[in-house]
Amino acid sequence: MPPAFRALRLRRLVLERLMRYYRFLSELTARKSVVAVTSAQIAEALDIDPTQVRKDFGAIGLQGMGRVGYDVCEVCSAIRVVLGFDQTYEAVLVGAGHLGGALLAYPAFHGYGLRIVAAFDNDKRKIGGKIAGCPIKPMRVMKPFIKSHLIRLAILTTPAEVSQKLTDRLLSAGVKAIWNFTPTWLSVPSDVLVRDEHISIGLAEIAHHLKQ
Amino acid sequence: MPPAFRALRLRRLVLERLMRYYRFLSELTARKSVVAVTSAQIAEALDIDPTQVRKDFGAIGLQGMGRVGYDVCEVCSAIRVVLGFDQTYEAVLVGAGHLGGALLAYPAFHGYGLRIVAAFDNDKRKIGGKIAGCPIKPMRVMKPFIKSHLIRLAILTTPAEVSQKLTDRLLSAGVKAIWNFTPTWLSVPSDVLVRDEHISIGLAEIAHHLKQ
DNA sequence: AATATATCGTGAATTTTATCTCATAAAGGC
DNA sequence: GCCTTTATGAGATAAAATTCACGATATATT
Repeated sequence: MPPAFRALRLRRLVLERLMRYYRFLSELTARKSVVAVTSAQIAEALDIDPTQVRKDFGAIGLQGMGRVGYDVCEVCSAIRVVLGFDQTYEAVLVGAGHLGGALLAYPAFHGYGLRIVAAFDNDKRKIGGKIAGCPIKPMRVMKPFIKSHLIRLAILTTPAEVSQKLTDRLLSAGVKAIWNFTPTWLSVPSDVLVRDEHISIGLAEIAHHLKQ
Repeated sequence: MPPAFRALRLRRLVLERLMRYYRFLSELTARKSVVAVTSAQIAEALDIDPTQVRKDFGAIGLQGMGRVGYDVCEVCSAIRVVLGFDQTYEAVLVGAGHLGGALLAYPAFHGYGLRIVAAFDNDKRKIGGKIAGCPIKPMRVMKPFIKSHLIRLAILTTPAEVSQKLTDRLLSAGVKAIWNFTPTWLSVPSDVLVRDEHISIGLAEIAHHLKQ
């Protein structure tokens, strides 16, 4: 495994935990007006070791107070900044099928700064229409659209057969991150991030468990 | 983190890699009639260390041949058995929204032994109809259906607010594994597996990368 | 048949990740 | 104001996962 990928994996576990802290604390503040939270409370709720929580918080520069814990708002905003949720990311979606439609309709994305501004598909019946308020455009205008709007993120929800071909087109248009929902391993330059969301991988764990 | 969860995490990484090997080798055989494959070839294609591949294969009892590599068919069928793809799992889907519909229409599941036999929803317009050939039934018949069909796996694609409540109902009906697509941490007994598929966690990695 | 070569298999070493322990500090009670 | 309680923070420790190194083995070549 090359160093770049190793460094990524290292960081990924932290990022994933940060996301869990963030969701938990957001819920917490939404319900009751909690000001402070301890690492033990978070650990208990998320089934994580308390030390781990403190280490993660320390890693993003958070400081707690003895006997009180951490300021909830402070933690939330620190995570928002570290994860980049304080900024807005315009993205395009490639492949407006069932899964694509589901993602377009996913309401939580707005809270994380993600805005899907256009979707591309080859299906003539979809082109010109909208899904969840997002316009569906023909594939052939994808590249100029991405270039003119300076889009850096693409969400890939096409059939697996065409995903590498479309990835190459996305790269040539200047995309710097691909959220890959197709069951394929994409080849990209090292400065481009591919986040794989292969749902069938989850099946491995499930099937194995059910088999006993 | 309790021992059970720790042991799970340990195993999970192996299971996920096994799934990747399986997909890669399936593709390989589909295209050209390759008989043998070396750990180095797999490692190269999947960006994994060759030793890791050999270790994983060894762990599931596979033996390679010096200078030749591994028999592709043998590897595939060993993985199928270990992951339980040689058996059929009947599952129910709870929450026939956008994401639920996307999963119902996902064709690859059949190849992994997963059969979604029914979906449950509260929307009267959907009840009685079908999505991708799967009948949509009212929530209130969920528990008796699961009990009478001895369903052990439920796929959860509901709004987050109701996911724990529905989980409790699923558990009382006898479900032993939950594939959780809702952005919630579910509380379940230790003999029940929850596989979380929180897509928003992927956003953390992406947003962080785009932020530079 | 002997040699060269490519690959597996495995135990050791390394790196990464998670947990334990305890000194330190802050808040609340007396 | 002093003592007790409770939580952080950091270094030590343990566990897990990955990579290295090398012997064993099977195939191809001469």
